[in-house]
Amino acid sequence: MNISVASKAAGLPVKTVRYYADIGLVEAPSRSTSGYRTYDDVAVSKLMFVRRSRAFGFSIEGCRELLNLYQNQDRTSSEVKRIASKRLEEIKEKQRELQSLHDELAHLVTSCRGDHMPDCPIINYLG
Amino acid sequence: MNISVASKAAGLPVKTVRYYADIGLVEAPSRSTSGYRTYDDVAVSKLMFVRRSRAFGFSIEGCRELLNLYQNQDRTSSEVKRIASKRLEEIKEKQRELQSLHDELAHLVTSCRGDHMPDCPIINYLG
DNA sequence: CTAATCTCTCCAGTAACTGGAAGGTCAAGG
DNA sequence: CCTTGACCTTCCAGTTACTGGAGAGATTAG
Repeated sequence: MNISVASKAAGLPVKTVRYYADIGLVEAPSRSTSGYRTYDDVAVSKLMFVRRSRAFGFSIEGCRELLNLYQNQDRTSSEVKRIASKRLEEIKEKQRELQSLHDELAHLVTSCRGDHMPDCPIINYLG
Repeated sequence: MNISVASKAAGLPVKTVRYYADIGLVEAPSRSTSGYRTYDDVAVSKLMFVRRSRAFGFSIEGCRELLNLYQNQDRTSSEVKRIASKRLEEIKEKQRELQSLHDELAHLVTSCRGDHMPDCPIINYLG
C-alpha cells in the first residue's frame, strides 16, 4: 500500500503519517525500488492507534508510551490504567479551569449592555 | 521604571514584556541613554490588560483587538461584547469537547481492572 | 506521448513564548 | 578605585504537533 492509501485507511493526513515515522513514533516503513513508502495492515493499525490516542488528547510522548504497551504482550493493564488515569486527571483539571473561565466571562458578557456607548464592564474588568 | 519592575507590576515575565513589544502588541517603550527600556504606569496598565485578556484565553490577535478598544474612547460596548461573546462560545465548545472526552475516557478507566494481566479494555478500544 | 496524479526531500512557518549565550551597565561594599 | 553581583541588551534556538509549499522524480490513464 502506498502512503495515500494507508493514510486514508488510518484516518490521518499523508504529511502526518510521514511525520510520525520521522520522529520515530512509528517504525519507518519499507520502501519500493523507486523509494515510495510501503505500508501493511499492521502499520496501518498502529497509525490508527495513534490517531485514537491523540483524539483523547494524549501527547506524542503519551502515545509513544501507549503504543509500546499496545505492542508489548507482557504489559499489565495497571500500567495502561495509570497512564489513562493521568490523562483523565488532566482533562478534569482543564475542565475546572474552563468552568471558572466560563463563569467569569459569562457574567461579564451578561452585564454588558452591548450598546453604542463606550462604557463597558468587560473593559473595566480587564483594565 | 526598568523592565523588571514593570514586569513585576504587570505580573508578566520580563521575556514576555519584551516579546509583546517586539510583535507590536504594545508600544515599544522609550530607552534610557544606556539603552534600557523605561516604563511608566500607562505602559504597565496596558501590559496588565493584556495579561488579564490572555488569562481569559484570548489569542494575541484577540488581545490586540481588545487593547485597541480599551485605548479608544469612541468604542462601543457592543464591539467589546461581540468579541467577548465569541470567546465565550469558543470556551463552551471546548467544554463540550472535553466533556465527551472525559465521559469516554472515564468509562474506559473504570472498566479497566488495572491488574497484572495484559488484557485491557483501554488498549482494546484504542487498537 | 502527455497530462495528471503520486511521491519524494527539504525548508519554512504556525502560537506564544522560553532558555541561553555573549556582552554592556549600574550600585554597593571593601 | 576595583570588583562583584544583579541588571540589562541582542540574537538565536527550541518548544508542540504538525502543515504548506517548492522542486523534482515516478506512475498511471487515456
